[in-house]
Amino acid sequence: MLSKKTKYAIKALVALGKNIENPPMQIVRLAEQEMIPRKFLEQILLDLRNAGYLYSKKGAGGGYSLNKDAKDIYLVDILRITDGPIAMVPCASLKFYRKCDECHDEVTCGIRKTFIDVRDATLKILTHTSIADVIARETSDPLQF
Amino acid sequence: MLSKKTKYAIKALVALGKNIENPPMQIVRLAEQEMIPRKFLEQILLDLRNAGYLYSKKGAGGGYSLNKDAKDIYLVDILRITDGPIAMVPCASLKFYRKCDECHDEVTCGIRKTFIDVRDATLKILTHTSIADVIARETSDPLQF
DNA sequence: ATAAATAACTACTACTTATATAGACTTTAT
DNA sequence: ATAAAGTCTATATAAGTAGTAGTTATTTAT
Repeated sequence: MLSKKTKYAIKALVALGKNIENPPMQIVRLAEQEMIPRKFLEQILLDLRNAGYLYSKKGAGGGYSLNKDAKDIYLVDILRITDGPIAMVPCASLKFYRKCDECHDEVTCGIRKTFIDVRDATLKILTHTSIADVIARETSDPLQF
Repeated sequence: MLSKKTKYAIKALVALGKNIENPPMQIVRLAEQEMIPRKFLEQILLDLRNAGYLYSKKGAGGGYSLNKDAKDIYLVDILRITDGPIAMVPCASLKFYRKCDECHDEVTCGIRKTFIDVRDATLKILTHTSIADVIARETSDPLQF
């Protein structure tokens, strides 16, 4: 399951992606608008910023805005920042590989291949879905899906 | 990430699936052989039994064995018993549907469709991978994969 | 009939991770 | 100088996962 952190991150990015008129947007405003606990959101935005997805400005008139075009921010990248691995077992993870505790011999592990396939199928979707896509789906006629 | 419970469940089913010579197999033996905490395994086996996947017999000479052919026990079913939903968001779950806390309008939710796609891609694999497949992969030449 | 072997069931404890909060510090605009 | 923001680190709380304990029920062997 996606953590709340990830859901909040996506919501924040979507809100910032829509906020094209008058950036930057302050944490407090964003928190209120999206109903996210303020201090929790603060940490999440910081992570996204440190990963290069957000631009921030301190001081009066400061706030947050996207540091990339919404169409160049993919869900997979966000998930990896906030939740870590995409794979369901550490030994099948591309970016967060770890040996499974329970596994004595990875070479003959009967489930690894399956979960690598699951990971790849998941990646295929998440690497092609951007914040812009999410925004498009929010605002467009739901019947088209 | 898969829980240990799920990994232990798969290991137990695989072990029982291989144990065709002299069933039934006792919890204690299974726990030792697979290095699973005995009392924890006990609970897991009980769940699998109550879900119809295992047959059990009490008393001397009793123990556990598969209640179905290993080729008819699919990973997806095991995951659902031990970990619950396959989907990454509750609102995209087929068998454990729940409204997302953070979601105010599911119809215009921008991520739901994506995570339904992810779920379907995952299901496609997990509904076609059986305990028999896992056993086959364990014992066969790893290079074929 | 009794004892021994085994699973069934329930309750509880410990540990870990996720979620949320607090407060002091830094930068910028006016 | 002051106020308005973000930055950073530490801590508290809640929830979930993993594991343990003990008691009961059933079956088999003698």
